[in-house]
Amino acid sequence: MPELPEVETTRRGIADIVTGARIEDVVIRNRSLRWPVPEALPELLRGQRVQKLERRAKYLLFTFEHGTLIVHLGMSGSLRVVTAARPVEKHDHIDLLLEDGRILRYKDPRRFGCMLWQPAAAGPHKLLAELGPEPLSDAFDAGYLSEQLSRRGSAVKLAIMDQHVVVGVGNIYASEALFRSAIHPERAANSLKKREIVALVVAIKATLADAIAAGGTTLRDYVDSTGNPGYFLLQTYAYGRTDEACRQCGTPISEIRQGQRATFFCRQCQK
DNA sequence: AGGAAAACCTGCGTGC
DNA sequence: TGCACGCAGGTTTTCC
Repeated sequence: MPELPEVETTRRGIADIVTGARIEDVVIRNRSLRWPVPEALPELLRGQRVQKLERRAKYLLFTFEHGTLIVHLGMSGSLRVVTAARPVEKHDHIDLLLEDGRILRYKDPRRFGCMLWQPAAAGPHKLLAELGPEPLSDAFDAGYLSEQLSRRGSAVKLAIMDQHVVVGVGNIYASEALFRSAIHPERAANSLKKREIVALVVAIKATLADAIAAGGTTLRDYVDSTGNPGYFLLQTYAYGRTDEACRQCGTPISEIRQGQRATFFCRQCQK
């Protein structure tokens, strides 16, 4: 389920329960995610307390005294707090058993996600080392994006989805942010005018912030189980609306393919 | 070195 | 009903 807003929604949904909690045990039913889940995870985490739960890009970082548990939800992953009575379902690959009897349960049908361990002594993980700035941080501004885009001839949609440029902009929000800033997704990144880049930065921040706010309205569901919150509540302007009327001008929304991913836009509003 | 495509998986909807 | 096909919110790896 994840783009950045979904990951942040997950983090907020479980943070209060997980932070400060002691891990009683870890149950691994299937190790084969994106990379193998460390076999030693139960021994590594048993008896240890989660000091804090943070998000970097689309990664969730569980900090322990002796290292960090790095979790990515891939395309189809979810992380929920459930009671011990809840039956294990298909694709429930990993359980973190908490001291209060509840369980932090990782489900991922497609297994594109990962759960890795990075010892504190080893420094930051390689996966996190080369990521671009957080889109909602001050570091992501027009000056920075201008510099990044100027060196790229690829389509602007591909550029803003590149995690070296800025993290957390996935396929849905890339189309949405380009719609909001009235920029055609196939424009060469280095062809954008300064005012367009300013608009794009504002649009990316607003789109993600709105999505997080929308996700927040259903956060409770994570705790009590049931349902996949947030995501589907979002009203999109472009994404998934092929041939439907543009909400601004009525022109049918176009669908094209860029880098083997679907792109949606209004050929009238976006130039 | 930059950019495009393949690769990793399962599930679901569509069309024959 | 069954089956083949294409597509899905990601990102690393491989191949020009």
